[in-house]
Amino acid sequence: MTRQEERRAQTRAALLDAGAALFATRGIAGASVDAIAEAAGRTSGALYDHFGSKEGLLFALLESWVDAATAAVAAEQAAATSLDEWVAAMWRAVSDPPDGDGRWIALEHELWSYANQSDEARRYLARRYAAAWDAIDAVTGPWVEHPAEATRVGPAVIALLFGLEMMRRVDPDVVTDQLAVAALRGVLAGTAVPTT
Amino acid sequence: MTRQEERRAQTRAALLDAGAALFATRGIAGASVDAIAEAAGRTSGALYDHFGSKEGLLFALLESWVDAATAAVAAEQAAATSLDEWVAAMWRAVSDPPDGDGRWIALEHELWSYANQSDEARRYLARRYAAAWDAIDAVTGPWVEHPAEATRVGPAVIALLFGLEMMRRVDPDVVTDQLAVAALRGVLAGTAVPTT
DNA sequence: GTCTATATACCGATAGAC
DNA sequence: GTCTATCGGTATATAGAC
Repeated sequence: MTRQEERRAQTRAALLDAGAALFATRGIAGASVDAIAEAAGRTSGALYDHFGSKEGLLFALLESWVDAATAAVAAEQAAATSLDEWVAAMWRAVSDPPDGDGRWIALEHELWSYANQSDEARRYLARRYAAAWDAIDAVTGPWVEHPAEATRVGPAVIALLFGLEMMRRVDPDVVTDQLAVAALRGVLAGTAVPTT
Repeated sequence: MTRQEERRAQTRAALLDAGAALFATRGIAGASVDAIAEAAGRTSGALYDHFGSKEGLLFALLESWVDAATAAVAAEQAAATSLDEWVAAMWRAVSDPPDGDGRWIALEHELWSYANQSDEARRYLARRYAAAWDAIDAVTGPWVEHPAEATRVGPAVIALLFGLEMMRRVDPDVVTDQLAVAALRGVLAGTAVPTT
């Protein structure tokens, strides 16, 4: 990689990082292009050169997460040797993400709000969640059997995980690990039949 | 009521209605005071006179919902004669609100996003959800017994209801009534002990 | 690639007439 | 109470120098 390419990659990474931080704290509408560029140690011209627009930066940011998140889920899946272990690991991944701080949930809410205004954001959301549902269905396959009726565990599990994380944000004490795991087990038992 | 007071009440109602519509479609940051006032057939001066600021309108709006929502839940509670009936009624109230269109969920997301930036909004959210948890705990009291361990059904049920409605927004077909009821029953069974 | 400078437009809020 | 007019500030995006 030439020095030019290195510098370019650094600029791109810095802009993505600054965008994530500012979108989460000030909101997508509230974070100005100038503020993001300044936080990255660059100017607005650099952002437009790399991503074309503020929305371009947003989607590049989301794309980079999908890779990280799917990798994390795959790792959890490989480590778990029972359904209970898997449920606990899944909740840990959501409640204490390896990413570090809890800014991902703030950004997720921003994205949901933004989906009300942007068709492209809504389509993106639909694609991403459909993939997550499939992943949950696949990973629970060895342990549960889907009943004949049209119920899927994937959407129900993702719904509960997201909802529990929201409740935890309102009051961290009320959603204990024990409560989360018990609720998740309950949803699995309610929407699928254990095979063992 | 004098004609002056009537006119004032009409203006207030029109501003609240316009605010709900525009906050939901354009976001709290994206809905300008002028646009809200114009949609209500008034000018920005009227809004500042009634609510003091854009945030003032937002909180007045939320306050008016709490009354409507708690009344709706109380009605559902009175009509249900079994836990299954109650679960189904609860899901109906969320998925097909009497209010009409589905703009309440859009506004709820806006509020969650806004809570990242406003302490007052965060406190409001905490108060409102704590009340909702208590209401669920109370209404399920006749049918389930809370175990000795520190698990509560309220936060888990609200979490799942909210999460399911989000999933339904991504793909309306994937969250069938059957799936929602099965998942809710599962969460109740997982976090509490039936008394009957 | 990154900068400065700038075009163009809209924002929330206020003042004062009526 | 509601209006018009307006202030001061900030937004996204572009043009062109380097």
